[in-house]
Amino acid sequence: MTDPVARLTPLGVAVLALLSEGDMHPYEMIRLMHFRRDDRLVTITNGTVYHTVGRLERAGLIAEVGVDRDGNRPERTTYTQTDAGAAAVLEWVRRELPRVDRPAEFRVALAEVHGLDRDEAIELLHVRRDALAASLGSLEDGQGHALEKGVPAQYLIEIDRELALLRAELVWMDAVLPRIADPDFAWGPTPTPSERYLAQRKAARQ
Amino acid sequence: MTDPVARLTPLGVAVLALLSEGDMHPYEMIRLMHFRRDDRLVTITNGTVYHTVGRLERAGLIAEVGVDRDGNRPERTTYTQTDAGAAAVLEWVRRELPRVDRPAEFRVALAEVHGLDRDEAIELLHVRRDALAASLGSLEDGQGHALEKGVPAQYLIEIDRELALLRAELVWMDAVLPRIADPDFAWGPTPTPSERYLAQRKAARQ
DNA sequence: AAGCGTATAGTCCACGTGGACTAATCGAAC
DNA sequence: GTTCGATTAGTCCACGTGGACTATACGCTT
Repeated sequence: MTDPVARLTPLGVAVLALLSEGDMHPYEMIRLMHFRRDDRLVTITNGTVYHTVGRLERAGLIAEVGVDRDGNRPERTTYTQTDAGAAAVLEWVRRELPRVDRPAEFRVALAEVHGLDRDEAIELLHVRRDALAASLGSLEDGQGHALEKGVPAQYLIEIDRELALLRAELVWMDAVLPRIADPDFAWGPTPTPSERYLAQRKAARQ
Repeated sequence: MTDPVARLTPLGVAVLALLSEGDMHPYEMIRLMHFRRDDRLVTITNGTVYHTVGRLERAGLIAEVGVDRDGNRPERTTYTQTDAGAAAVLEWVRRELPRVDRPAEFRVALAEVHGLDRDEAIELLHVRRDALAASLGSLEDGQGHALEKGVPAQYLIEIDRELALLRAELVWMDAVLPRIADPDFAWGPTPTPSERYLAQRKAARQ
């Protein structure tokens, strides 16, 4: 019931993801998330971020590491990610990645999919791909029935758009799954700069 | 500040839209919305629907028309749409239709676009089309900068999907706008069954 | 006729959201 | 040198959400 993973919000996952890159205080998270345009994925306001940080701490997913002070500025509480926090993000991604309802959650999960093993990511995305195909089918059925019943087309514009976007997403998935599966597609921990340099040279030769 | 249109939620709009088809009690709205799969667009639970109906009434957008009782079942309060309610839906659609942030609101607005004049709908959708193109451009820039800086592709999967969906939506818009503008595309109040019959014969001849 | 599941109709409440607000400090212009 | 705006850092609260819960009635089985 009080499973901490189930209670994670998209913003909570984003905060945990930030802290996996290093300790930080809430205000710095807000600036960094805005700089990275994370507000594409979650709405970032002071209210929610501070509140979310408080919840994550009470859940034991992050912990205070000290109150520091810069000049005469207000003191800032810095947080760090706990082992439970790191595990919770991965578990949350595993839960949300295959789902086709909850598009907002899926986008955040996809943005954090790099934390999973390549094989696991592919498998979960494949489940989602099939679920997408199924919901496309049922939406097509719904459109067909509506047209048969003589529902005027002006009432079906939103369904038409939904069909177009579903088909586009299927096309994208069928393109991206083989791409990820390709061993040439980088996966795993971020390469060091020198590894990145070698990878670039390799890519340039081809 | 306390503009009733600004305070409308997607579910509120959906409720108002239902009431434009006839008076109804909340429980019937819930059943009808589930039957029509309106839960694709808004989450429908008892809690939110009853609460939303209460808010709409306090805002003067709907009004009680009587408490009726069916057999020995609990009594039901039936609501009707006020003129202010009908106007509020249209105003809300005008506000949300051109926006590219808030995808959930846009879907509901698109589902109710049939209430607007054809020309107005086209104009608002055109504004959105251009805004979509602009945000596609800036996302492409963001992707370009990330690739230049050597960010590994595994971290850019979500952006890749977003680009694919944005492009698909632009394609859809560029197809649907001329379609709507075509005088052969039905618009305005729902045709009567006989008009619908004539339209079907006309369509069949072509 | 007793039991049981489902449909009907609605209430209640814990919680997350996000906008408004506070307050101090720094830099720049006048 | 003081006024003004922007930045830093965080608090507060009204409100909407959605899941849990209540209670009666209907229909079906045993």
